[in-house]
Amino acid sequence: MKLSEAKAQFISSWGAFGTHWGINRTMAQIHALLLISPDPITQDDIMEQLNISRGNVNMNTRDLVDWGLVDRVLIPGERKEFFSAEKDIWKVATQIIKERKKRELDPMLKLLSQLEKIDGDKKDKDTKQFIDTVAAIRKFGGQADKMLDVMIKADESWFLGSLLKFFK
Amino acid sequence: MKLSEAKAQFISSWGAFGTHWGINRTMAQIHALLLISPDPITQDDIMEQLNISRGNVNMNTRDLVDWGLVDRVLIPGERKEFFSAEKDIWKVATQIIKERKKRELDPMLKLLSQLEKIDGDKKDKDTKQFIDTVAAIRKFGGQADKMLDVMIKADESWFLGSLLKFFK
DNA sequence: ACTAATTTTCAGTAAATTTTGAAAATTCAA
DNA sequence: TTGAATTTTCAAAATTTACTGAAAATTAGT
Repeated sequence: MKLSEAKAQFISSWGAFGTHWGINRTMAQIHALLLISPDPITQDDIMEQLNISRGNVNMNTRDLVDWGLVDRVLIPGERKEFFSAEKDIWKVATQIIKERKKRELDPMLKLLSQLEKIDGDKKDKDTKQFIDTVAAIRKFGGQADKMLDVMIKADESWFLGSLLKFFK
Repeated sequence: MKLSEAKAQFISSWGAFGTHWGINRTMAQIHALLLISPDPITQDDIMEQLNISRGNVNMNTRDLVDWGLVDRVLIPGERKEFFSAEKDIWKVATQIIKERKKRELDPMLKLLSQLEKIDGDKKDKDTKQFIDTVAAIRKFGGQADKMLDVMIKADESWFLGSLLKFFK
């Protein structure tokens, strides 16, 4: 397989993969392109490589920067703005976990703890099932939350090394 | 807050939550409804409670069954078919992890290992960056894969208990 | 301060996904 | 075996989400 072919394949698959994880296809493709680019590239480079509009590139690069996955880079002597992706995959994963936790898990846990406080007779079957379910999900979510906090703070080799050894 | 209000809130939020995880809104809502239903319910019950069409209920319950999150239940003396959700949240999470691993992670790892085999000069900057990136992602994915296997096999209390103690 | 290069915005359009509903298929009791 | 009850299918419609492109805003060199 040739490099150009493999690149296309990688970008396309990474895009499809992204859609299963709540990330839009184009954003994931831009991220993939940046991951395999040894040097920072411009909006125009991205437009050209992925055949998408300037507006689209602009919006999605902005999102990638907001997610902390991509940096704007200023190159001395260049008028244009360049983009560069964090290449350390552990940092990428950590950053994604951190953001999703903040954007999704934390608000969900907050909501669940409110829903537990409904007024109603616990002897009523429906009420009981509701409270039990919400409590169980909240408890589980709380544990996941703690676990993710540890992961976010942990150093790569220490964390994976220890975890794998622990479970061997 | 009243039970009916809390139920509506829970179903709606669970649906919104689902969309961030590549699950469609209705499927997640049906799942939520089943989670808080103490007894199995029918297609018609779901149609009525969520105000959606028969076809929609049918397709999404089928998907939920495929995902292993919901069971078809036969109630003696009843003509209609009933649905019931697995209520143990740990089992739900495990099942989701298992399915997503199978549907997404495993194929991605397979693809990555093929992409590493491109022919080209490793001294070329682009080629080197491509190979390095793909290799790093594959390595990371492989570790995640192993970790998830352990989680899937692990017993709830043992796993979470041990893990949390370990990281305390 | 002017102006050319570049980036950003966003209304309109296009594409993708989800939902409907009615017809077809299936099931099962009599 | 019939037919009423129930489930399934799927083409078309509705909805949601993503993309374009040109105008507006911003930036930076002279």
